[in-house]
Amino acid sequence: MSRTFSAPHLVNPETRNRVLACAEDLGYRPNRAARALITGRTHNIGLIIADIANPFFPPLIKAAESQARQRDYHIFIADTNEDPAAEEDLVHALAKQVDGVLLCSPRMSNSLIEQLSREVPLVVINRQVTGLPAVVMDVGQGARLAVEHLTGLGHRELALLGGPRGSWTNREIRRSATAAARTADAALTVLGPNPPTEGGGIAMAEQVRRSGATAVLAYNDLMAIGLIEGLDTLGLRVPQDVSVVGIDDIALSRLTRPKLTTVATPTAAAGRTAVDMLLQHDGSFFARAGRGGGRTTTTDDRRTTAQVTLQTELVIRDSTGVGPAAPADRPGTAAPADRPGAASSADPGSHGHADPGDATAATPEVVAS
Amino acid sequence: MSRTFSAPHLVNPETRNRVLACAEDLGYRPNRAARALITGRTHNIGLIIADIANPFFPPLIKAAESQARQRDYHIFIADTNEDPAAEEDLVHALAKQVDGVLLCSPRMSNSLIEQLSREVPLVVINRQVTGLPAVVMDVGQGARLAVEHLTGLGHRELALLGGPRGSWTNREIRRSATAAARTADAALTVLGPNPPTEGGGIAMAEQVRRSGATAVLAYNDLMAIGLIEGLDTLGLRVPQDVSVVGIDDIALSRLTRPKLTTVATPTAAAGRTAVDMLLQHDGSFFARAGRGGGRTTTTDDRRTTAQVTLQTELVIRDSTGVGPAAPADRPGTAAPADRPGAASSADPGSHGHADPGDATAATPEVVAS
DNA sequence: TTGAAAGCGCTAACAA
DNA sequence: TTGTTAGCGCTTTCAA
Repeated sequence: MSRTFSAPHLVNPETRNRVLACAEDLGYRPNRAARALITGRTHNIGLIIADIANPFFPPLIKAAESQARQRDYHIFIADTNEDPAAEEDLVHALAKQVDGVLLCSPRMSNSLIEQLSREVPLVVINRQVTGLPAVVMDVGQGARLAVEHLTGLGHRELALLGGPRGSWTNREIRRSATAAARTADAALTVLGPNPPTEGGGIAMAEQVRRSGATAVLAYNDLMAIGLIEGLDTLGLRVPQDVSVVGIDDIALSRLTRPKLTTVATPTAAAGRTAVDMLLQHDGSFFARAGRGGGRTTTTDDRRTTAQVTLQTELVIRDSTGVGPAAPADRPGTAAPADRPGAASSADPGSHGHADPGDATAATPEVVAS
Repeated sequence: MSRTFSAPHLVNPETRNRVLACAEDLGYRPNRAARALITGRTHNIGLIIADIANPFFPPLIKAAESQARQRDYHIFIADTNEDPAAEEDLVHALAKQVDGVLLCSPRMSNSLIEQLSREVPLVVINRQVTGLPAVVMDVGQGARLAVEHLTGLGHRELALLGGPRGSWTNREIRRSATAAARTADAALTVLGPNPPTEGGGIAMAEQVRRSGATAVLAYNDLMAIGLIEGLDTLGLRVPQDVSVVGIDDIALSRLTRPKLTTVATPTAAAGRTAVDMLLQHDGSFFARAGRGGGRTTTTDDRRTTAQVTLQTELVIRDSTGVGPAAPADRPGTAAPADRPGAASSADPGSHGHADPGDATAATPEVVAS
């Protein structure tokens, strides 16, 4: 009696118990795929990721999986290797097996995404596509905080280590960093595009030196760490000679020497939120006709395609120090212990905070001498 | 005409083309779930992971996904948060939706795993269960190489930072390290069990110091990195005062200062191999009756339950240096540049190698002065 | 070589 | 409240 599972309240408690007991005995478990065939709801979600091995993604994947399972959904994962063609194939291949797809793929064109969204409900992560639900992290705000932190420390010559061409995130960072530098009356040189990897950072060390910048904001932590390594090879010390700020706050950032000052993006929250948005939409707007007339994806035009923006935070660690134009009442020798922490009132614009998740760290994140 | 897709050779080329053209027009794609209902093969694989965010796993996940997709399979991913109960639930929940499950879960009991394997084909990773296909990395061999490397450098007092209780990997490492230390006539103190995290390493720094060991092998890189951090806080320098070796060679290991000497485990190869083993078994031994008599999992007793062991390698970087009993013809001051690299003939037992995957690194992995 | 029909495990609609 | 039936999209068998 299938009703015991699908509509338990409509069944006589006694009958239900008998069925349940029997099912227990036989080890019976409903076949979700068969159920999906008629209900049109698979209870599966697709998660398409540009590069699983990029340390930025695992926390997002973990959070999405956890949230999905809590709502009785399973996650299909797929890695596109940053290849847009693979992304499209994947969406097609998964379409019939999932109730929706979370798309974390910077490379695909907006128009293609819109087209795919007619085949299967989509939530895009870290980019914005008109008419589609999206969850983005406010890297623009983060970049602004980073620039304000650096100019507040007395840096006047900044560089931005750009990420890959065509990345939504990269555009946001660039736009916002440029604006913030202008406001603070500092110069900002944009270097790039670059591959968003450690190697990309290492390779740019020489150009950073030539640019004359005393402070650098990198597209992500991996590049920042690579840059620090490259600068080290050139004999430039961080933060004494050059300050470096990353973006993402991957786990790695607090394990390098010096510990990286970086813009923390809430990746876990993004994963959870994306799942919630998908399921919310799936429940109301994208419901499929279970029977009669085949599979109809009702893409209601009045749907509220919420675009959630998650806040970012500046985490100040050890890779940033005072610059040449530091206020006179501070020591000019950019020794790490001398630099003002963002938590001090002297630097109101930075919104910095000691990293709360680092209870085991041996040294405090923000050193206010 | 479904035959066009399932048995193209049995169909008139002209008809086939007409069907194909039509399908193209309509954007038709076969529904794999419906197909699975009758064929009994879902073309899905479950991948159950203890902790996705642990940097050890993403390369494995990525490789497994890539290999699976190449063979036209999709991957369900699930994170158990190191919780054995979750592992069992997950296997049950996924059983009907997959053709097999890759189990990367150190916590479950052997008997439970055997029981679950009657419900769905299983391949276990990094442990051995009699009668079940498994792919393990030879951490025993790796631990031996590490101990030989350390004793070759003149260390006589070693410590082993153990991992979690009940871990198969942990037992292997312990067994092998103990044997290797005995052979080399060195003392080895086992400290633990510990959580396999950075925090676990930090917390043990004090005990390591008290143990008097001049060289430490850690259960994994995360712990090794934590230990280095903890030792640093205590004023002990690595490798000058204490040598530290990790296990896994996670990406992070070459980005810390000092770069970590570690036992590289072939995680990507493990992911690929596990998929191959599952599909091989699935094709021959675990084929399900498609029709008549319901779903019968033919668990042939004569099945070849191959247990593949993948070799590990010692990667010598900067966290190991000469110890107190170093041969007289070498400088006794354990400055990094002075220590003999494994590549030198003076240290035949270590099998060390310069890391091949690190083409962009600014400094060579093995410094032979 | 092709069409027709049965049925995989399940749910939804309709009767009883 | 429960039994019965049709049919989700597909493959497989059997006839034509």
